[in-house]
Amino acid sequence: MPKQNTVFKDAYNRCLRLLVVGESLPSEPELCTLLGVSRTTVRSILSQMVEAGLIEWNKRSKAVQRPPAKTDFFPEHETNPLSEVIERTFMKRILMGGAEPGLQINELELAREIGVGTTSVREFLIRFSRFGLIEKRPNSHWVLKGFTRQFAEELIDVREMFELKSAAAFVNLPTDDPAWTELEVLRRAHVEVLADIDSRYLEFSELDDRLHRLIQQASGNRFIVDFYDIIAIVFHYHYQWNKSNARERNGKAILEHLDYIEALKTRRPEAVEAACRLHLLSARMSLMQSLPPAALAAAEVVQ
Amino acid sequence: MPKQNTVFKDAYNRCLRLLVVGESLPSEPELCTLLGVSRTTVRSILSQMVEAGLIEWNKRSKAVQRPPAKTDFFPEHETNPLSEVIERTFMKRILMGGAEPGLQINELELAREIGVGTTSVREFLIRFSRFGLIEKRPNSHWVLKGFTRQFAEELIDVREMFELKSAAAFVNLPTDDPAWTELEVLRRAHVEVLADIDSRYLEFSELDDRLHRLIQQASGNRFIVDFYDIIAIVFHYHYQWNKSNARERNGKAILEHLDYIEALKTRRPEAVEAACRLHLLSARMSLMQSLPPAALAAAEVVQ
DNA sequence: TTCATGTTCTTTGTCGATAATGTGCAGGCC
DNA sequence: GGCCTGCACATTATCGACAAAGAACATGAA
Repeated sequence: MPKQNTVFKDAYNRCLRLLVVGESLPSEPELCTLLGVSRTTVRSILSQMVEAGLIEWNKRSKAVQRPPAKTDFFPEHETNPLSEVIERTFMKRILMGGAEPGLQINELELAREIGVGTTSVREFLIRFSRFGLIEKRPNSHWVLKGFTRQFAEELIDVREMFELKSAAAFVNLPTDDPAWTELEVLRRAHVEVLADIDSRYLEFSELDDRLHRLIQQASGNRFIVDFYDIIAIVFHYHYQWNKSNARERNGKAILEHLDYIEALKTRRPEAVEAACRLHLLSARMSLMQSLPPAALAAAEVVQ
Repeated sequence: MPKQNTVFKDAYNRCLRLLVVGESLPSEPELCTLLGVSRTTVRSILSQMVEAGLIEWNKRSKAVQRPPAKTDFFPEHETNPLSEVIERTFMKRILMGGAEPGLQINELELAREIGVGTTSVREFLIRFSRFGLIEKRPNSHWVLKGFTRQFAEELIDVREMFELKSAAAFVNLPTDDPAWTELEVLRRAHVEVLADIDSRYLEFSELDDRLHRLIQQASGNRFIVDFYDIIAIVFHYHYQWNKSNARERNGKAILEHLDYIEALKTRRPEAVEAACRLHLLSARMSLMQSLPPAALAAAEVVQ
């Protein structure tokens, strides 16, 4: 099978939600922007909908015949791009189960295990290698460097450098920069989640991602912005399988974020730096605490 | 053609230089370490040498029959790994000839132009994307962001952050760390090249690379060390096609390096920071001066 | 004129196949 | 016992093929 038609299936599912009986679907180009796909894909969707009896399609008219049933939707797992499937499987393996540093990773085995071709796995590994967790031995296997305390420390050290720089740049943004509006939007979102923290603490991850990305962007430096991808993916997967103390941890972090945001709004560099350092230190602590203790890490160094 | 046999050809050429008439080649495992390839490849080389009448091979004895002639060597271009060929062609195109930001890059066209399969090009682009010069539009083409002044500035900003951090870490290395020995070796190499600067100024690139890598390594941070790859590749290709003022530029830089090295040897943080800043500033200047003027860069922003 | 559709063509993402290269094991020489 | 060779096997690097997705252009309706 050459290409998965996940783009088609996902867009089809989203298009189903646009159906309103009695009305007509918008024009093809309009559907393109709405669904974020090309016209070719839109037309495939329309054809498929005709076959399913969902619409009647004649040139400009695309009259909706019946509301979509549950069975009209493609199962969700069929809509995930292959690259994401591979990423998830892989991350699960190395951040969860026994993945010790020095482990050899072989493309063929991984491919067989996930049930995809070697090319896809290979390309994933190349893309993933920029995160510093694996390394290639040319003409041979990949080596896992491991998500160790050492790794976490190196990651966080750079993060701190970059975030401090970005935060300092943030206060110098012109007053009419959209970032200020977005910052206020984010502040409110924080307040809302905080008000109902017991049931909504899991939403913190998303707020965290948005706030930090907004700040990194102020640096105007692509390397700083791109580096945040590494942090994001590591934190994302790590905490996804490591939910101990999540409620307290997130509650505390939201308060820190609010302080941080307030500090940014004062535009006083010292206040910003203080709030930033405080929050970063606490993020460092909670990541380090959730990792296996140093004794193990020491043993790893030997290999 | 599945795999190029560049590994074989390159190792064969290098092995030819080991031939001494009347003697026997060392054991297979020994040749492996000598040539840096597997035993399978070594055995292919030996077989080929037998066919060429260069040696007689019987179990442990590999008696050399005649010295290698020029015609025994594979032409050099056949020994370049495919990935390097692609890299060179690509860099030539984007750092030299009219490669404006926003340019669409398509895999198929590149592949045809270089005369390789799309997979190889694709993998190269994925690897290369970490340098921040190109960006992928999924299911569609790549976009060239361009080697602009903006790019150079972002690159150098991060470089300065990292180098200052690394240099600071360097002075704290234990006295018996091998880096100190290597630093001395490098110092002497600098002095030697300087003594004959008029004819050897081109050797500066290599010294530069070695010195800065040595320093970055002191940071003990893989992200800092890895980042140097970006700097190295950009400087490497850029100055390779931009040799104006190379003699003066390099002469000046060598003097700065020597100051920098001396400062490191004093282990005085302030001295190191001063020398480091001085050198980085001058590196920044010369890179920026060799780029097209800001007027052009401004026009690029519009697109 | 402007925008939507019909049609055709190009390019991407993924696979399987295959030579090059690497790796492991059994037996043999010192 | 320790290293070397012979041999069989596993994995990687690369290609070509092909369906999915995108892009270009001519034609036609408002």
